[in-house]
Amino acid sequence: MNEEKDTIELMENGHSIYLPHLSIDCVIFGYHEQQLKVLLLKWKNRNRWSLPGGFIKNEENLRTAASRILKERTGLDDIFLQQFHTFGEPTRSERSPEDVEHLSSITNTPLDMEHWLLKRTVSICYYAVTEFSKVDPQPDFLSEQCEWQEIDRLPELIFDHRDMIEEALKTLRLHIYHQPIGYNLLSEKFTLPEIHDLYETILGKALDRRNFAKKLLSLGLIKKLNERKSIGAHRSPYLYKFDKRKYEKALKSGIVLVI
Amino acid sequence: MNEEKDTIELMENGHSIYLPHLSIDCVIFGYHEQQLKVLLLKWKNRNRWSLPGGFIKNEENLRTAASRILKERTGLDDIFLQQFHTFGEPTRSERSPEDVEHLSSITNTPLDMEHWLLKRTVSICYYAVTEFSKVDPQPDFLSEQCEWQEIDRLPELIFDHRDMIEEALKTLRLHIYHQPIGYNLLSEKFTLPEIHDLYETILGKALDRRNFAKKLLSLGLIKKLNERKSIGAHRSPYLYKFDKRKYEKALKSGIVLVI
DNA sequence: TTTTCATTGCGTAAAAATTACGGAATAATA
DNA sequence: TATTATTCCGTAATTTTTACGCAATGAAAA
Repeated sequence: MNEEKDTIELMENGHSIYLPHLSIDCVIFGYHEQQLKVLLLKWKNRNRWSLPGGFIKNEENLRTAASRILKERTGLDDIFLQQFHTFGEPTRSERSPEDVEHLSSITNTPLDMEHWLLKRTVSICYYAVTEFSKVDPQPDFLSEQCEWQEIDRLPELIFDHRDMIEEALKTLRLHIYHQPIGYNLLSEKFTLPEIHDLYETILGKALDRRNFAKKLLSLGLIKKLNERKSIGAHRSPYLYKFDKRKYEKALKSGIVLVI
Repeated sequence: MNEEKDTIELMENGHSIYLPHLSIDCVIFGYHEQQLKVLLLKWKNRNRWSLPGGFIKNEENLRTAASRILKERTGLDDIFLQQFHTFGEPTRSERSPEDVEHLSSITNTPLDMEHWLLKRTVSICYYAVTEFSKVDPQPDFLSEQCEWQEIDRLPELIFDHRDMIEEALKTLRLHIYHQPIGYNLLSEKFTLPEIHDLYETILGKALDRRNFAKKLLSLGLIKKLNERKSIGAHRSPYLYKFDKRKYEKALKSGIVLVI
């Protein structure tokens, strides 16, 4: 990350590189220690956090822009991502004089009220799900930290980013039935208790573990492996993996994976 | 509709009234004679059709803009509408020299390639559902007709508007289980066969009419009226209406109205 | 070595929902 | 009066969901 170069590109040339008035924000979900987490950035010299985001280059596809932004923060290609809502309150990106001063100071750029970055911005939002352990969080030049935060204990967020996370979670809960959420959040090999915990965490409610397992196995989308996972002073659970072909076929045909 | 005034407002002053690079397109569903229909506009002097759409005023909320656009085409306030996808292929709004010439001629405005209307535009899309009979279709100054078209027999559409309709229909099919679709598409009073036909049409598959009726009645969301609808040489079906309070309560609580 | 504890695997059974389908009631027409 | 076709109001078999039990297991404690 070349901070000086990025700063100039955004602050001074951004108005001709990027589509004005439009941005992209990403809600990146990960799952770790039975907690749904979301990747956030902490602004330099501020106790304010934000979602990973950025702008759309003039000749860039929306999805390509979202993927690029994701790659920059996570180090990963080909993350599963879905557009879920476009936020556009006229005042959503307004900054107080203090905020403007702060932005000016961390970018070493004088800002007047006509600067393209201070204009009204409509944000096209995507959610992404990926394996927690594969992510290598990378702050951008405006931030000092890029970290996973628990969905139930979010820090103070800028603009409408908290609303974005809430809307993304609602969408995730609906999509869990016909999008490859579990498939992308879990390791390639997982146990029944692990996928059970994941669904309980996402749906925010208790599911009977015996009925859940029975139903999931009856769908025929996962395969039991000849491997068990040692978990200490208890019976070692079997490992499973998704039958990729059957799973993708089911998704394509729109079969509702109701649990 | 004052054509000259609207033309000047859009073509000459639009760049300062509206947010550039952003538009709104609406997929308006109606239901008539057991057919799902969508409201379309036919361009002047052209056999090309488009969805109702428009731009967002600088201080206008996205949803407010969508409502305004809907009102202008349908004459109705408070139509049920939901944002469903933002389309933004870089080339989606490109026009051939022929198309530019055509636009110039129907607006009596010379257009050079720097005109704000010819720039790349990202479109925020909404679907709406409303009672077919209440709509008073109104073409805008670029169009000579505003008409309902059957979802299964669409005319030639500009840009990615066919994709928009397909995506809207997919969303409608998912939303039918937890959004007031039937409630907004049917008359206040309807019969069991009418709502059964509506669901079959939207879902695109046969539903057993005896099981459908039984299930719908078991949800407790509709009330049988002391009225029947004479349909000629057959037994007159009873009329029903939604129990508004129970229905809204069910929607709020997220009860899935699975049929 | 035996016992304890807590998790996982593999069920059983009752309740609820879904699915398939029949025939009486009805109303205009022949 | 008989015919036709639609609606109403079912019954019953099948499937799914829900609730829950207990044996197998494995590390740690006694």
